[in-house]
Amino acid sequence: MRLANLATIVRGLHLLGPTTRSDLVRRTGLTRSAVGDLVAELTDRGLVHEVPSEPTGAPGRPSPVVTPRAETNVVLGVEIMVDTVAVAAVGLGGTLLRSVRRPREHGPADVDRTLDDVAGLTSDVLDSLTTPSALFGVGVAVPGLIRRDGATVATAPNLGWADLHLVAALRPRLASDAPISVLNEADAGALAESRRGAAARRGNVLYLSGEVGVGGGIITGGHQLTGSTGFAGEVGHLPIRPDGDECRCGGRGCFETEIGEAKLLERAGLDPAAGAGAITDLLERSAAGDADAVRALEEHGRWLGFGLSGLINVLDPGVVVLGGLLRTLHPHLERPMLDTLDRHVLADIRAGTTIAPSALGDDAPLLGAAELAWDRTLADPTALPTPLPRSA
Amino acid sequence: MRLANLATIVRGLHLLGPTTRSDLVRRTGLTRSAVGDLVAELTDRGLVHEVPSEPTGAPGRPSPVVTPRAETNVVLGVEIMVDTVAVAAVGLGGTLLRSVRRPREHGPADVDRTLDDVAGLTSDVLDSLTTPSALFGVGVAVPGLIRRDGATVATAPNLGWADLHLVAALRPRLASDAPISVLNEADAGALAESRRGAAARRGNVLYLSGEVGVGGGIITGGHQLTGSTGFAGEVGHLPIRPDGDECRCGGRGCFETEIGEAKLLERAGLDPAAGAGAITDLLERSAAGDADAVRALEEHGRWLGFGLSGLINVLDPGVVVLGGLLRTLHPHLERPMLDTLDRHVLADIRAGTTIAPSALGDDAPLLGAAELAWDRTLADPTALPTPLPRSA
DNA sequence: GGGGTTTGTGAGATTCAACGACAAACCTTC
DNA sequence: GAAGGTTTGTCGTTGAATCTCACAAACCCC
Repeated sequence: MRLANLATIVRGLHLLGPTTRSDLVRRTGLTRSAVGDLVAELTDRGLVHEVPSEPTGAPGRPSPVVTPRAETNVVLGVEIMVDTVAVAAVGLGGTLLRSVRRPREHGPADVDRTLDDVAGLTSDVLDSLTTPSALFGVGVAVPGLIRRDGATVATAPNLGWADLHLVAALRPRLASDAPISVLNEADAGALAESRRGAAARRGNVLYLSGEVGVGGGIITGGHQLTGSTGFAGEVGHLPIRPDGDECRCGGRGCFETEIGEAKLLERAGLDPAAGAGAITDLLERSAAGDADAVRALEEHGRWLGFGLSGLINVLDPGVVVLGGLLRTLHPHLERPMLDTLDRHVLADIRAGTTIAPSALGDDAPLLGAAELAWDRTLADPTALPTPLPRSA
Repeated sequence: MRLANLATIVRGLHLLGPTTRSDLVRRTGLTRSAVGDLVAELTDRGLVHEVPSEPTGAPGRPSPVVTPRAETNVVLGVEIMVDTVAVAAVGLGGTLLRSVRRPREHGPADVDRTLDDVAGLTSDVLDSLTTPSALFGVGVAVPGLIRRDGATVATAPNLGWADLHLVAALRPRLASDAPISVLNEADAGALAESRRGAAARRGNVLYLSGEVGVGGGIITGGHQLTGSTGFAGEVGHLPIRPDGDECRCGGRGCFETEIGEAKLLERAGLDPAAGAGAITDLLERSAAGDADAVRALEEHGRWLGFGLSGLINVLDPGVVVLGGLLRTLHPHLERPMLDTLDRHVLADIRAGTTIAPSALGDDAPLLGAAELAWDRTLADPTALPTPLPRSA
């Protein structure tokens, strides 16, 4: 009971920012005494502090603003991508304190080498924190299928990983007992965007991440949709074209084969394996009026709309956030995409749906990993943090 | 606090059946004293009674079996379909006490006439109950889009209804203050199957209802997926064939146009509008070895698998329950459907997914409506029932 | 019939939030 | 500038609800 009340207060502060004590009373429905008591405990624990409120002009005794202590209470977000590895320290309340991203070599990745890199980055990030802090958890976003345990990577095709207990592999390198949890990269993106990004405060969100493959993160009713085995959200393998290209999943005409980077390049008559640079080039040519480029983007947008239509009819997400490559492409795909949506999405559902590019950009999955790391504390603020590991 | 504990006990009894008091202690984590107190309150309220346990052969004092009182605590489930109207009385614990189904005329339905029929059936059902009972709620399943309020029908194309406040329209005819809630017919099917049918005790379920259209009910993480406006689950309008037939939704190549009743008849070279009788005929011909019939069912099964593949990759439902017409067709479609799933569903997800025909049959939506009606009491067992309305 | 085991019961302890009265801190007004 | 009004924090008390612990009850087996 007390625990639940502590949790709602901390959760509210983390998600909605500093709040006056009297607002907390209104928001929680508790009495002033109860809130006072709970805030006192949180202050003792060092999670929050109270600062005098700005003069507001309203009558009555001013209420102090309960503020999360971001600098001394941190989690780590880790993002392991095909091209880069990134680590961020995020304070309570969602403040990004520090973040580092480092490119790495392509192709099937050596697990040990990658995790050593991660460990190096975490030390860098933690060492650069000026205030002595407590570490509440670590979240790791990986482009692959993560089991429900939040610890094991079932498969990560783009990394060449399979059946890897990532938590067990990472723990010894972090020199910390902080809880580590793993999630899918698109799920992380969805989480971040739904808390602080383009879908802030929305309980139903579909996040589409167009990187090498196409991943999806789904939030319904305020909760991440994990599915029975933890693999839900594989929108990249929604079949939408019976006579389409073969997909690496073994199927044919998957969403991913139609709206992936390679297909866009192919549509423009370019080398499908040319990579991100060629995309930039393509966009410039389109802006310059190149007919092939314009037509390729037009067609790409229609296919994006076609696949999205089904997802929207099934999930009724309210907000669709386009991340990764799709965020870059968004302005160029928007018109044909929306036209197709108007045709295929049921009118009643279409009316309640907006499509927005990611607001957090390339850092969305990284910040989402950090948000996941916060979740344990938000559910139980009495869970103790671990002391900050310091190298040497 | 006490309320929450009462609720978990009642919910457990409703979903899992009669339970000994000592099992309740284990399940809830409360102490024997607390459980004793709570059970006493439920007994006072007439919701449960304790019966001596059967001699079990185990040592120790026998624990009485806490049993929900089905006969004296009831809800009504109502199902409004295109061809029929049905009403059922369901007791606490899920016991079906009485049910009536009555055919009605096809086509755009007169709202008043239909609701008068419903009222007539409810009186019949209630009057036939032998024990004086208390009514805890009414649930109504409708084939259409129901708003989040659980009261308004946004559109029900097959009934010709739009923007109808069904609760307001129904209340005066029921002569009762019992809370009325409305839900989509496929959502009702999913609810029923996930509680007592082919997906019992599963938290992730996709229910597919193939009637005139194709509807979907989705349960994820133990909760019904409603979506931001309440319209989620419209799997019938998942586009899967860019060059497919036009759909009445305005799109093209929707799941529904490929696996609906009409398309199956068309595939067999029959009149698409011939109706259910023609389907029976088709199945007989297929059993007799008619090549056209066999091929039509084969193709139909592949399309069912194609569309399902996407839904499974996105939702990872664990169990897919086929209801309505698809339940009848299931044995004939199974092989081509599964073959297609094996090709298009990611192996890791495929391994955790089973496809089953509805266990509750045509009554699934009806029983699901009753389950929805129970939900309020399961969440708050202190909510008072209304006296049973008796005609004359 | 006695010992062992499991369960229900009842009295006191404990934990927290609700309540009510009062003091503190701000505003407005005369 | 002092008085009155308003809102808020604090403190002691009350009350609800569960937990603890000891004991009695009801079964088994030997």
